[in-house]
Amino acid sequence: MAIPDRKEREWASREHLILEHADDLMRQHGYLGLNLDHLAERIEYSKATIYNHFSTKEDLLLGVTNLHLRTREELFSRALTYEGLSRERGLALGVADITLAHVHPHGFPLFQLLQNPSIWEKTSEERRQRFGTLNGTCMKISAELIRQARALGDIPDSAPPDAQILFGIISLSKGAHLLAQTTHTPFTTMPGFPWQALMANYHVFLDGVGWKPLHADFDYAAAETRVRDTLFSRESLPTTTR
Amino acid sequence: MAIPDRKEREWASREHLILEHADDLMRQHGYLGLNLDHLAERIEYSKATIYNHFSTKEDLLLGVTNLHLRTREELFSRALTYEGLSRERGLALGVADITLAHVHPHGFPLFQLLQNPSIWEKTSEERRQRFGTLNGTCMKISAELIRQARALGDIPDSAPPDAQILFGIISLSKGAHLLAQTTHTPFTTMPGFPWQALMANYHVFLDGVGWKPLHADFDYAAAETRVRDTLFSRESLPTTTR
DNA sequence: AAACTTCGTGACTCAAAGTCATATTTTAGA
DNA sequence: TCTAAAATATGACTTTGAGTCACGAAGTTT
Repeated sequence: MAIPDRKEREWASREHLILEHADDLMRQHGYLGLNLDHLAERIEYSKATIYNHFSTKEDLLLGVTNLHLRTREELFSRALTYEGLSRERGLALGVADITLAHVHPHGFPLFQLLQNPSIWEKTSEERRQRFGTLNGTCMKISAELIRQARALGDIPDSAPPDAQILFGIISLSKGAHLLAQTTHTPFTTMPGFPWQALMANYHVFLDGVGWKPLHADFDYAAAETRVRDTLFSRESLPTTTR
Repeated sequence: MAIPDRKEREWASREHLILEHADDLMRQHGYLGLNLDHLAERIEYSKATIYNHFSTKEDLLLGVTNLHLRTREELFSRALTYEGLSRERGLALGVADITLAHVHPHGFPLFQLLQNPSIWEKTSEERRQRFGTLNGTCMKISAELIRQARALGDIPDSAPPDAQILFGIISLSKGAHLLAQTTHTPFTTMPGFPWQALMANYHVFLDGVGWKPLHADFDYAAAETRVRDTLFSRESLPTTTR
């Protein structure tokens, strides 16, 4: 029996090589500007080799996005471990999301393209599965926090169902990312656009939910600074509180 | 002097013909599935004629989106005329948005593709202007309502700035549309997904803002029914209140 | 060392966006 | 009514880039 392990590692590392360079090229030229001939040249393998790993260009896009999702999962997990009030942990998740937007600003446009049915269709089942798992984990982390808060009595019984609260928070986030990406919104001149405003809107929404302590009863600006220092000091930290 | 008017009308009507058929084809196959050779065949003009009207395929996409924005503008204007409390008019705007999602469910994916920088870049300056105007009008209608509510004292002075409130509402809407479009979210099984949940979240957010009367103090379900009957009975009306 | 499997690749095909010189129609002037 | 000029429709073309495949090299098994 041979050493199939080494082969497997070589395969994985080549796939990683492709993904890293594809990511880098898309950062510069966007998905539509990514040329597979150029990518092949850059990684010093032929285009056909790329197609040994990925069924279509769209599948490659999904591969890159899954890489980003791994990072997201990592940051989200870290946020959930934050010691403090339940709503502070919610804040930490928000900070994680915004931090990611700074580390990989090109990540959202790619993610967003994937949502388009005609692109999604062309991806491989295998990688869709992986996407579902990774994305599901991130969702579950957030859902878990809401469950905790409810159990602790920080979210009143009169509040909407957990799923709807989660839906609202994710909507606020995705919507802000969408608007952040466009250069032609009236919002670009708004002070605090987009991340400080998003943070503020998280608080408006959570106050609406009744998640205690309410914004007026707690120094969340200080809490946010502490979260950044404690959890995300390694990642370059944008300040949204000023 | 000849009749340049007729020529102009012919030109406009041909442009409309192109846009209508492009819209129809994209409804069926999406933007990426739209083939300009097929479109040319269908309208019984050559492809080059299409390029007399639109500089690129992306420009054509923007043309179709502008058509949809006209409808949006129309419905939003109608919503703003609604007689009632300021927050009821806000509700009417929300209903308008959701109604549009039912009339043109394919509109958002197209809009969303346009947000991608590498697509936006390839559109013509002329049509970008038009987009800015149309989109700006819709924004201004919403902004105007918030201003009114503030003036009436329905929004407390302690609430966040108008622009931030608007940003929050738009974020909620865009985010929900984004999630509504994907078949692979955990949310698809949530009761009331997506429009009823969006409506509920509008109320959570507006309660957070402090926009009176609060959800607990008013029968907004009844108000919503009345809005639908009064303003949007012509458009096929989805029920979100049940 | 022969048979067999795995994997990389150059050279191809194919689809579709975009261009342009030419033909055709329309308008303006006499 | 005829002619010159302007506008515009189009068939045939170019170009770009995604995706395929037969073949050969390298490695594995018996």
